Order: sequence, then C-alpha cells, then structure tokens
Amino acid sequence: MTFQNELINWYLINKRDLPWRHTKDSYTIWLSEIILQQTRVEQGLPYFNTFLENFPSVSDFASATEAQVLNLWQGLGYYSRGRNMHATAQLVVNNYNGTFPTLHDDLIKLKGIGEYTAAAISSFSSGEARAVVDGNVFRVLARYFGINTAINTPEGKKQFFKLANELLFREDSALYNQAIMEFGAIQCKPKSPKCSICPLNIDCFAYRNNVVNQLPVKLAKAEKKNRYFNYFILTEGDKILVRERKKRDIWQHLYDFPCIETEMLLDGNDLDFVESVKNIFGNNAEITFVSYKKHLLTHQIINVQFFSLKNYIFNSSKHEELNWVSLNTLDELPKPNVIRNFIEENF
DNA sequence: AAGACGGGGAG
DNA sequence: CTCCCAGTCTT
Repeated sequence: MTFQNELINWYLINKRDLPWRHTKDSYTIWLSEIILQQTRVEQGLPYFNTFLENFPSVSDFASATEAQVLNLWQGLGYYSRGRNMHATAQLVVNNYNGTFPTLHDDLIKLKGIGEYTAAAISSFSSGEARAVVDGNVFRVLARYFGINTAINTPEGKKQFFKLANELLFREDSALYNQAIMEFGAIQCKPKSPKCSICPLNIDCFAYRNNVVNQLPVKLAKAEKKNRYFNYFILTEGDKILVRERKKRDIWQHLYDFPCIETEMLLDGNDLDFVESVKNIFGNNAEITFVSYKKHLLTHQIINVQFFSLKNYIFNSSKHEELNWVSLNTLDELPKPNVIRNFIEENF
C-alpha cells in the first residue's frame, strides 16, 4: 500500500474527535488553526470553544474590541496572534464583505496567516491541493523517508516542502493533510513514538535503520556569547574622547568611546569596576550611569552601558588609541550602530 | 538568516 | 532541566 493510503487508513481508525473537523467553514477553521499554532490540541481546545461562543461569525469577531479579544486570549501565549486575528477579522468584513476567504492566495495575504495556515485553511475548507508542512509533517517525512537535512534551514524547508507537495493525496487533500498531522501528533511523536505498533514501520527508514530518535535533524542555534562593554563619555568643551578600535575583534577600524569590558553586567557602584575606572581616570572621577542597550550581532550579544565621567584626570600620552575630537569630527568618523545611535540620542 | 514571541506538558 | 508544540512576523 502507498504511504498516503497507509496514513489515511491509520487516520480513519485512530483520529481524535475534534470539533473543527466537523466543519468546512473557513472562519471556524481559521479560528482553530491560529489557536493551534505552536500550541497543543489539549491546551487550545477550550480557547477554541470560548472564541466560537463569543464570536460565532467573523463579523462578531470584528465588532469586538481588541481588549475583549486579548482578554479571551489570556493565558494562551503568543499574544500577537490575538491582535493579528482581530485585524484580519476587520479586514475580512471590510474587504471580503464578511465572507472568510478559502483560497490559499487570498489567505496568505492576511495577518497571522503564513504558509502553513494558508495551506491548512484552503485545503480543509475548499479542498485546494496544498500540502501542510508543520512540525508533525517534518518529523513524519524525515523519519519515514530518512531525510537528514536540517529542518530549520532554508534548504531543509525547501526540500520538505517539495516532498510534501509531491506526496499530497490530491483526490482528498484535506483528509490526507489531517491524516499526516494526526499521525505525527499521536503515533509518530517526537519522544517515544509507538513504532512497534506502527502500520508504516515496515517501510520506515528511521525504524529499519534504528535512527528514529535522531530524526528529524534540527540545527542547534549557535550559543551566542554575552559580552559587556562599559563606555565612558568624557567631554572637554566641544571635544569628546574617542577610541579607534585596532584590536583583532569586532568593529575593527571603527571608532567608539573609552571602554572597559567586563565578564558580567555591572552597576556603576561595583567596587572592582570603580577601582579600575579610577585607575585610568583618577581617584576623583565621578561615574554616572547614562543608559543601557542590548546590541545583537550574529555570534555575540553586546550588552552596552554608557557612563558619563566628571572630575577625571586623563593623560592622553598613556593611551595612544584615545583621542580628543570635536563633535563635528566625530560625526564623520565610522562608528558601530550602537555608538551612532547613542550619539544621536544624546548630542 | 536569526530572534522574538509564551505557556504547558512530557521525559 | 530541555525539548517541542497544527508558526508568523520583524529585523
């Protein structure tokens, strides 16, 4: 038997009885799909019922205030879903005369509806031949066909999407889409899948090769290193003290301010910190916290703190990388964004 | 291409 | 504690 028929047979026997499976109404299906994004059925189900009770139609939804919507959404997480739904409901009332779209190309334009949800709603409501690709589908395909391309890369997404659409059972896309997702959710589960009683295990690559728990492959996001830059703003008339970054590090040949890098986030009263500051800028130096910014780079998180310094003593001959420049000159110098923004906000 | 967004359940 | 869930949007 084909992969598709096996899945559908399994589904017809094992499917759960869920309320959104009894309708082809695109509004109701939309409700369920948004609620179920990154959300377990058991957690989303009560919310689905509440929303349908409060807003039986898309115009009821659109008439509500955003606060009412978010109140019902409370506790479900990812609150932008609720806000997007409200905006979409109003757009559907205004631009689609209150008839919720059923076609992929209309759906994909709506706020909160991405590739997965557009495929799901169009397939379930109008039978359009669009394959859903969600976390379940990634897992089932990766295991059954032995695909080890990482699912969280562009190549992986492309490959799985292509395969999913080739496999799509076009005679009944809704049935097939439901089947593969349900199969992933309760049979081919992430942890402890029920392989021994799986009707597809004979042809399952992962089962035959004993690599079920190694698929799908998901690339771990590289651990970003946290760094803590403490900058000092020293001014003298219209001059400001800047540093040219010469070391083998980020932002080479760009300019920033005098800086002490620390192992963790400090406050201006930390004794070791004050000590090292006074070491450079004299014992009378007064440190005042100005602002904090988190600056994100590809492989690093730079926690930037700015401090202004008064009553300092500074011997420029000891620090050749530091120079006084006028604010006008500073404007011309190449600087990292976080420095550029600070200057814009403070000078 | 990588992060942010969230709460809950399973192991 | 980590992983992951019927993903999408923003930077």
